[in-house]
Amino acid sequence: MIYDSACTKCKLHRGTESVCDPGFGQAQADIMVVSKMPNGDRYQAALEEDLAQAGVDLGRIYWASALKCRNFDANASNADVKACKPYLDAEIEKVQPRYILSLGNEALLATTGHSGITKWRGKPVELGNMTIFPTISPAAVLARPQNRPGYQADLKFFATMANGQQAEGVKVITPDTILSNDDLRLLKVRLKDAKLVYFDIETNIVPLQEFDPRARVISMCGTYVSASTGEVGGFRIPLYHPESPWRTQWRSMLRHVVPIMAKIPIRIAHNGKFDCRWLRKHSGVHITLTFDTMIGVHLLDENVQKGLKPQGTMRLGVAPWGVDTKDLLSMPIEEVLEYNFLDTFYGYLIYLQVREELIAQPRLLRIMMKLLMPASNNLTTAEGNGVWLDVERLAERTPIAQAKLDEIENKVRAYIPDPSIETWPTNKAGKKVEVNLNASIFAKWLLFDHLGLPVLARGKEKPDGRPGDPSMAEGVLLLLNDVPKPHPVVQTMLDRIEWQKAMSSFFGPYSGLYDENQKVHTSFKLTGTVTGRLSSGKEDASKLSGRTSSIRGVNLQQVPRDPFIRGLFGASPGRTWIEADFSQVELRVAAFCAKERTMISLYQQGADIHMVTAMRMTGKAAKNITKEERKKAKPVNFGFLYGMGWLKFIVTAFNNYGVKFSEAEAKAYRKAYFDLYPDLLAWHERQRRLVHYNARVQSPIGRVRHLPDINSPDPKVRAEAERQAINSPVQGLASDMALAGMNLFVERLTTEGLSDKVSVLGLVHDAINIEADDDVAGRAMVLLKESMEDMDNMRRLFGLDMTVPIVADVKVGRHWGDSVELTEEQVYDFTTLDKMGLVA
DNA sequence: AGAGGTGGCGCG
DNA sequence: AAAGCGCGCCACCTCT
Repeated sequence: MIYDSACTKCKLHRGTESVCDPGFGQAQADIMVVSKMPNGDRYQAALEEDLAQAGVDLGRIYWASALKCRNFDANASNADVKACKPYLDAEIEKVQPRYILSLGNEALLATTGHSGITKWRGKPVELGNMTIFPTISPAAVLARPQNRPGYQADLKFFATMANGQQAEGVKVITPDTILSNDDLRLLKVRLKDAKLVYFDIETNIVPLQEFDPRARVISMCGTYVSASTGEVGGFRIPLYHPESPWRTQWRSMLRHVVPIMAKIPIRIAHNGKFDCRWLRKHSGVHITLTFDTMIGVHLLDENVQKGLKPQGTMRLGVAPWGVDTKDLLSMPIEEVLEYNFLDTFYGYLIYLQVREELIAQPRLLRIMMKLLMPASNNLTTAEGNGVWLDVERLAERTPIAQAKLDEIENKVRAYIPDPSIETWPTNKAGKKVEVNLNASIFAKWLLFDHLGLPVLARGKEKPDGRPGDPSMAEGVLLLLNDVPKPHPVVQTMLDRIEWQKAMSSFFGPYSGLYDENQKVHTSFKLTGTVTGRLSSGKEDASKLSGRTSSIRGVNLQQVPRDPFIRGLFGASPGRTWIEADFSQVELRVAAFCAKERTMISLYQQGADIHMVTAMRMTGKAAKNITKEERKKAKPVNFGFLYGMGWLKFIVTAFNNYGVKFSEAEAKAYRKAYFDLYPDLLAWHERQRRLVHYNARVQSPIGRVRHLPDINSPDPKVRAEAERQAINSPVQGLASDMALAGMNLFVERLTTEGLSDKVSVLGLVHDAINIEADDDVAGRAMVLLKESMEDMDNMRRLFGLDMTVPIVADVKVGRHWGDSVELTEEQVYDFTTLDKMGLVA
């Protein structure tokens, strides 16, 4: 007897009649499906339909669950899952399944011992004779329809695996392995004849990426198509691997092969920016890509998992290959090469599919070929060049920041009692906790227990229903300070936040991130956001095999505006820093999308909408509005524009202005905003209708945001999708305009022969940073401004008829943080930089 | 010790 | 009735 209807091993038996429900199905099933709890009838029927549709034979299934008690009131913890596990183990022992489908985090934990379904989904786990395949739970799909495509793809893959089918139409070719000079000669002949190559490299993992002195390329593989015969071939080159014949000559090998690859007409990779950067650094040749499968996949559906392996399983039905590559150098070379080659061969097959799908959607294809591929190539160069870090300033300023932090912390220490005090907080183990002024158990005890400050906000409620911990966020501290006689510790803690953040997030990391040329490098992702914006940070872990914790890289899009920190970055010696920001670009694009007559006319007159809002917020005349007040108008404009309600407006107004609005006043203010810009509400309504009808929206140039959550049963989830439908086309177009501006700028540099004298450093959403040799900086800033403002370019590329003027403001200087904004006249005046003393 | 989840905050 | 959007990183806590 493996079940016990009197079981009391965990809390779930309380409050339910349904204790320890047995599983059911074929006694000798070779497939077991494990849900979180015993399924209800409707849920079971839906699941069966999903599985049948994916091709799973229902007659082969035994249905089981991680938790045997059907109890929706109790929030199951991992401990509950563990307590219930013996029942499931007994079922597995009895049924002896060959394949287990684990649905959701609880089932994942019960069957594999792992936690984190988003990480483990789609990855088969071998356990003895069984293969356990985790995916998300049908409940998660129901709540968020966005999850459905991935869920269906997982089920399909599971069916393929359980049915023992070879993936249809996938027959891996036999590649050539390059082990001798004769092999190399033959490879060169073949590559010179190729019309297409899909390539991939494996590298060791080093903190500074390709610039680290320890950086090595371990192998390079490719799949190519012969121009003369049309046949598909493959090559595998072992490089810096202990078993490789080219171990000591790996760079020289690259210098033989990469220049030939760079001349093949069609050059493809998956997230190829990475490969191109490494190859550029170590062979000296920059391969410009003509297609990138990761970008293509993302453009077709921004919600899908875009790694090569998930794509391989979803699109090709092949099993994930080469998992667990912790240390490629100690793996047998054959395994490394097989894995590396499969990346290129499957990648090539994915390319064929993605290409067809894009051809069927010409607007997306155009964005891909005319915007994103050039951008990818330009960003490859930017990432490789890096941004100069003023190491001298860093050395000066780090101790200043640290001293400031120490000074503040000493002030707080005056309020800390002797640790012998009875109430001193303890951890779970009963040990007294250390003094820690971050948002820790200790700090919360100090403020809210020991010093008796009122708890104004709490974090999320605990899983077991206990209230969340007191919040000591900045906003809460501000409220605590907003009383007649605030406790002095509050202001001190407020001062501390800024310096703590500065030390931990900026001064600390920067000191270990620069290469021998004082350059810091980021990795921009063209596929990092759902709207089309770039994300910036460290290299994607999936590109590197090994200890991901040592991957490093700076996020250039979150450097504080404070010149004390932003001023750590600058133009490299002999060069000038130039930054051009689109002025209020999202508001302009929104005015364009909404056809908002008042906004458009304001912009055509050269007005400033943030200023208009600031005047209304403060009741002052334009000439009396301070820079700070104008800055504070931004969140109000963006908030209302994208659907902020009156409640959040009250919070925003208080945090930014210290102005308290009543509910009625806030509602009236919001109404006044939409009365001023009457076309906005109609536009909101239009976007809502569109997304309800299509479950997707498009930007004016055709970039798509899929919003399947619009069909969620949860009204909050639906409302979220509606707001995203309003925001996405705006954010997406603004971002694509910045990419187009960068591309055009780089083209013009080439035309004017300035490529070696000017470098793009990166994008910060609506800003482009460059550095230019001092003698051409004046020309560079004009070119940059003109390229960004060139809406004829957008018309040529995408047929866009931008009816709102687009303006880019230019700043120049030696450093990022202390560059000075120029007037339009100054930008076009060739004596400006001379007058500013910026010409050497 | 490492991983996941959450809160908080940097940027646009 | 009520509702900003988009990111990445750090620190902490909990759990294994």
